[in-house]
Amino acid sequence: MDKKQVIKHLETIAIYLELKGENAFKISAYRKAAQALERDDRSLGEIDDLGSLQGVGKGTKAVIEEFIEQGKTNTLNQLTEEVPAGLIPLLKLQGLGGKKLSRLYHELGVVDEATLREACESGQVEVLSGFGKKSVEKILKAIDEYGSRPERLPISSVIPLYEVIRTQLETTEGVERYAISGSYRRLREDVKDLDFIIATKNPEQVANQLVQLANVKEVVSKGTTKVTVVITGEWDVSVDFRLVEPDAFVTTLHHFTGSKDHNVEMRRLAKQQGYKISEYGVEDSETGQLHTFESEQQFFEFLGLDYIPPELRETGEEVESKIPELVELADINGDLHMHTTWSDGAQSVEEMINKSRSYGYEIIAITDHSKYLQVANGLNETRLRKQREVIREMNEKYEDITVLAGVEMDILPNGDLDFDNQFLSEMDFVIASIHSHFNQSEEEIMNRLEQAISNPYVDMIAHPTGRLIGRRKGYPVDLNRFIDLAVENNTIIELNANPNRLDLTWSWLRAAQEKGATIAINTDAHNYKMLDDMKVGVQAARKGWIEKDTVINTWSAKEIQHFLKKKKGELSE
DNA sequence: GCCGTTTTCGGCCCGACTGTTTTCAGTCG
Repeated sequence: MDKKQVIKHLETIAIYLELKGENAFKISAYRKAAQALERDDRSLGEIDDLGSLQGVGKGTKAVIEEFIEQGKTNTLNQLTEEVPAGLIPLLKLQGLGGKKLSRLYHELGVVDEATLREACESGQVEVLSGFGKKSVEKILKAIDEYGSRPERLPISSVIPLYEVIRTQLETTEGVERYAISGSYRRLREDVKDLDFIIATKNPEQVANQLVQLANVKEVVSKGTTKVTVVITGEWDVSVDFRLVEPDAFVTTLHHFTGSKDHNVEMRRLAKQQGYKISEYGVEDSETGQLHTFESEQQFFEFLGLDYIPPELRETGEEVESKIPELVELADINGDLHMHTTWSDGAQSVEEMINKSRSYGYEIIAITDHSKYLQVANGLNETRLRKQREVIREMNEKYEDITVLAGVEMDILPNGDLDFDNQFLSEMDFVIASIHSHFNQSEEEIMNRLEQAISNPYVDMIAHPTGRLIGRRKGYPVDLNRFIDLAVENNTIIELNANPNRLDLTWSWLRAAQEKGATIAINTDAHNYKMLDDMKVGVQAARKGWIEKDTVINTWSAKEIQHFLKKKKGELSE
């Protein structure tokens, strides 16, 4: 029994209560209890008294204990008898919340999508008080649209759209300031829509231009405070623009950056201090005076807080936590994973070096695929030795950058490595990674990873879980054990900066840092453009509360080489 | 159901929008 299961159980109870039409505060009490567990660093076993957690009281404590003991609870059992399970997915339909759904169930016997559609089409819904013709239209439209697009889109699929809109906003007349907000700004791995905040003194002028942005398929709403459009591309993406007075820009940006939990915490804290936060500013509850700000820094400072970077604004725990000095893009001094035309990359060794120099990097590793990966034109020992010659020449030619002769070596299905130790000892930098047999058991996968991690010539494990956000789950890894092994063996853990991967993910990065792991943020670039993914990678690291010193590619070339030598045991302590 | 530097009752984050009403509930972010 782990904490995640308990949290899920409590949240399920909340959903059922919602549908049953229970008191809203009772519902949120279950959600708060779940959150309290999530926010606590300790595992279930380490928490002596559940009741001591803020948000867990007599009732929820009993439920949690029952669940731990029995694996089920009377509370939920009873609820599932009272509320049809088919209602739950209907909560996802736009415009339908717990209360309306509950009425549809109790008064019309709606229990699932089919009965809901039937009730709408037969005219039963529109005569219900509180519903009308428009509600029915909206519900039917929501049913039709549901599932035509994934509920949330992987961040990688909306980054290009963001860039396109950003460019257009630069030249939109009447825009004084603008910024992206929402889960995109917090760098969630997937997002539902894009939210832009625009400061303007002339909202009508701006709104008129917004509805004419490139590829607008539908104008959902157009007012002087908000414009919503659907833009077509790979997917249809809903884009909100909030038009605000310049004075309110910062508090509106904060408000719509969220997360919801973060905002709740901020407001609770402000209230304690005698203030009321809204998107328009911070209001003194007594005098009614409204404070506005030039920057988010000032806003947080006003409430006596350190600046909280958007990436950290998730659970609300960040509000009263000490905020560490997070790694920044400017700290990055190198990139230790990239490919060239020798395997499946688009650019030559020298081209990748030159591009890396333009980023001001002091050190990079050229790491083409190894021979096992034939589809990627993987290199055998002979070709790697040849490539090493080229790299040696490059190191002579360019004095401002150190180029490590590396390899991204496959970990074979049986746990063997693609090269023997004798050969590996010739390499400057050895990455090991899994590219095959993703469907093995956790035991088999862990055996493969362990063989690699514990090999003294393996410096780093790349994209540890192999996942592709929204597309592929990855192979089963016991990440706690993986991190422990990496720490024990001084093996670097990669944060793969490719926005399709972001692997290891932020929550586990945080755990890795706490256990003392060394992390590298690498682009795994297969062409020029992908070297730019470092930006996203750094943001993902920040989301995992990662500090500069944890990240090996913020170190100097000398320090990195020292680390690598020490790992191979060439240097004594 | 939870909680207390307005403490055992009475509140629990805030505001816009929509669609339904004729002053407001529900939903959403």
